Amino acid sequence: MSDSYDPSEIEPKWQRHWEADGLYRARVDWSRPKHYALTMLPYPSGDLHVGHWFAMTPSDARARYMRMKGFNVLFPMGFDAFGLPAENAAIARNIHPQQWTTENIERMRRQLRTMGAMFDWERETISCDPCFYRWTEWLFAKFFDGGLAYRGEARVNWSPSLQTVLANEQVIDGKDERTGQPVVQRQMTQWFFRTTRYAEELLDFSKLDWPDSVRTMQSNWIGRGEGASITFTTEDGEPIEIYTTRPDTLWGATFMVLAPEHEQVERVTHDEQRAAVRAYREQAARATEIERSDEHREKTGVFTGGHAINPVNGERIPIWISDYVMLRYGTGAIMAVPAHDQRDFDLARKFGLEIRPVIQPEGEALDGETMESAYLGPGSMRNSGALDGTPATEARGRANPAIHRVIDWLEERRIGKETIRYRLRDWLISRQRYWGAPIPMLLRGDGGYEAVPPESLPVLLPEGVEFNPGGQSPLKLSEDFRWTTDAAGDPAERETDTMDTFMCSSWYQYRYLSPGYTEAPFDPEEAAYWLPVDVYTGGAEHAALHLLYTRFFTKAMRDLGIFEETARAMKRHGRAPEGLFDEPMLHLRNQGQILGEERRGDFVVATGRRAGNHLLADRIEVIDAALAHEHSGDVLGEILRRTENVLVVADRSGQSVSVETGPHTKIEIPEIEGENSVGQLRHHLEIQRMSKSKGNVVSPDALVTEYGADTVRAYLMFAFDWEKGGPWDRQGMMGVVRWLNEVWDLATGPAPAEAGERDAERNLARCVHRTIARVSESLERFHFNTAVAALMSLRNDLRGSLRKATVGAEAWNEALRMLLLLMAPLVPHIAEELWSRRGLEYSIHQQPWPEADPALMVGDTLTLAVQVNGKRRDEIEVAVDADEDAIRRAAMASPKVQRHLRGREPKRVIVVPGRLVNLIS
RNA sequence: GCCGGAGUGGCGAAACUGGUAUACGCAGGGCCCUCAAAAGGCCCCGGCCCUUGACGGUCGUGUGGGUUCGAAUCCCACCUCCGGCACCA
Repeated sequence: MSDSYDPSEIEPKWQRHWEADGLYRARVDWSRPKHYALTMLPYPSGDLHVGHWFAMTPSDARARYMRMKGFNVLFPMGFDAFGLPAENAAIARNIHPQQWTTENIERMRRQLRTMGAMFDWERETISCDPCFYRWTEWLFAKFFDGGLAYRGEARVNWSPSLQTVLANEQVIDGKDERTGQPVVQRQMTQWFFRTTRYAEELLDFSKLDWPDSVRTMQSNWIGRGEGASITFTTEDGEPIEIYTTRPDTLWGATFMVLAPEHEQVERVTHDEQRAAVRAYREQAARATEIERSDEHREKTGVFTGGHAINPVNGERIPIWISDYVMLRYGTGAIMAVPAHDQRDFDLARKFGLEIRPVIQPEGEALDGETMESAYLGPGSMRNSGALDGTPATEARGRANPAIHRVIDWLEERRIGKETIRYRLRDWLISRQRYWGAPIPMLLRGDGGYEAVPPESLPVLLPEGVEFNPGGQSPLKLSEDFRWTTDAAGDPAERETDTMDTFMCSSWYQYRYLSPGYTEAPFDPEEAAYWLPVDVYTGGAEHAALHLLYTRFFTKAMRDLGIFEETARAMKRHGRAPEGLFDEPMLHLRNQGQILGEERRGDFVVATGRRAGNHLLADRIEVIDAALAHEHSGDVLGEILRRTENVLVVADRSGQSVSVETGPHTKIEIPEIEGENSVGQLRHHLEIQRMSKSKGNVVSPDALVTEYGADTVRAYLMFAFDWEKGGPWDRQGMMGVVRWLNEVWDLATGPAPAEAGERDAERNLARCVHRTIARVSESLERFHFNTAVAALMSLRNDLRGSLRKATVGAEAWNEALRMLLLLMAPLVPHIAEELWSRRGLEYSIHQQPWPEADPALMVGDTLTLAVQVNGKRRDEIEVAVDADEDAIRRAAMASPKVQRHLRGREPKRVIVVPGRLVNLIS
């Protein structure tokens, strides 16, 4: 019983034991409260990263805590297995994406198991599995039938060299991230989901406990704007609709601007301007989105020759086109009010257009001729006919009295109407790729689209296809796949685009409920019990896209009646379904990111031929930086970077010198025996994201081999603020190693033989119960670091009381039992092993969580700080139930207090129960 | 530029809702054990001042103000860093 702690022996043993017992199988049990804990499913990229451990093991600890608190916990795991890397790997290595993905999943599944997490593997789902994507397709078809999916035009990033569409993330500075070839914008017809239909509801977070940052990010993304749409008229009497959030400045509109792509441009343009307009439109079409949105770029634009009538005052104003007006927002046409909009101002100044102020600030006269920038502040309306004098504030929408009055005025005259616009765009879900769920749509001979009927799903990805780097999606080339028949039996063409992988992650939380279910996406009986997700954890990088899409999905599914069966099942079990399908996840917490560890580069002295900031080295030696003064050479300093055979060294002169090595350069690294090479020189690593190319990746597998899973789990929880993350630091690990070793020794060592002293035992129980309270609260709030800290403190208390030998066996055993229970969620293997060695009933993970007893948490006396005029001067010991008067007398009795009072009576005494007493003189 | 979040010892960090700032740990220093090393044990560890030492004093949570008996915490202004958005009419 006294052998030492060996995680490599106990961890696999308990993992096998738990699995064989089905300890973490989550089964519907209406007699117990449920808790659905979900952590974002990983992409099977190959190897598990410390980031996965940092995200998942604390989530696991909390799920385990909830389980011990009496909840029936579902904590599933799966793989988000469709996506581009698999297809790229297929192209690069000529293996099928399925094979690449399957191999990666197998490896990652093994690695995931070493965490010792309570994943219910029988609920595992893999999004590229036909029994999963059948339902992704089914949902698409439902959305189509429900009017939520439609065909629309969109500009996409088209790579002419690859003949394919690229995702935004693949385009850097207008070039293909991988090949460096230019990317152009191309208009294509594709499938969209009507996310905008839910814009207003998506802005409502009242049912959610989500971080503020995510809520504001989503709100900004949706970008609600209150304003008015107003119809202007061309000289030919053709209406042009504009949208503005500043209808109060309508009388200051001195020209109009249309987006270059606006469909009315052609008709508005006069012949003498036609050539200039055409040239401008072509140039705008060629420019990439990034070039167009470069803020520092000077405004450009062209006059069309046409004019429009401003409906509020009948004025005739010129119509321009400019690329700062975008087709996709509003109506793609604006009224330009240069006096009160900086962009309009810039264009007006450049081309000498009139600037007419219509909002007059108090005590200051604006002059369009001399203004240096647009005026955006408050004032009152002027030059605005009947509405002159109306006060204008800086508020947006109807909250601004000027806007409020103008909208009413416009509506009365039927010139315009109040309009709410959103920045949010509909979700483009088409991808011209192979490795995704096929879009289950057929193009009929008559040009109409119909969904593949449910009984014909899934539309399977064809197997024997060829992947060639220059080609289109292999689906387009697969004739067998492409040609089929429609519902009427006539020839039809299959859609060859596949779906965005965000589709899969928008509903996977429902598939976990019943991964093998064949009647529907999920089994209503399971869903009735488990839904909605109670706690969702994952990275903050998904704040805007994934988390918005999955909210949209749930709302759309609700409105399409997909939860109706579930609602009926709920009612049968006495659970009220109202409002339970409005949001997918009630509680969201984001963890931070683990960054690479900072490392000093080797300190070197180099000699050779120097020319300016360049040295052709004959000899490079690694030396101790502290002894640098003993060395001399042409360059002396730390290696900052190394690219192939060129080193960048921070020379003592303060300059960075590039040191080039050749085949004859002699390299000496005292720590490494034998002949040394450039590759062995270590360069400085900054704190930044881990990546293979930077050489700063920390492998969880290696850490588990060296320290054990429990130690890695506990260290990740202890060393960082979970919601913040931070740079990895290998040294800190030792604190956790010592903690677990000492707990091991305490729990396997002999219990005290002597009878205990009452006070000492009482004191130990107080420590235990305070720890229960602290750990519970910490886990409740996702503060894993303080949970570990509290348990380390309890270890210190136990050590102290063992040394003093003042505690009897019974009290000692009880304290240890509590310690193990509190440790169980964080470090499940060692807790189980010690629990078993102490002869307690299997499994520790099925024990109830201990309750802190408030009566045991306080002693007979307590220590109060004594302040004089707010400064701490002494402390006093008083009975727990001492009244204010007694506390005051005790405080006054202190000589230190007397000295600071200098004999005066305090004018006022403030007693904060249990904390301090403050004497004001 | 706009919107979020954060600045606390040498380092990671703690401090519930305004109530003893720096818990817990790392690193560092001193001592003990040991033939020695590893491991381990005990003690010290924010700055400055007074002092042989102790007792003590004083400053101190990015900066400057404010509210309060009392501020890391609340308010105002500013600085820095991180994240997001970015010509959105």
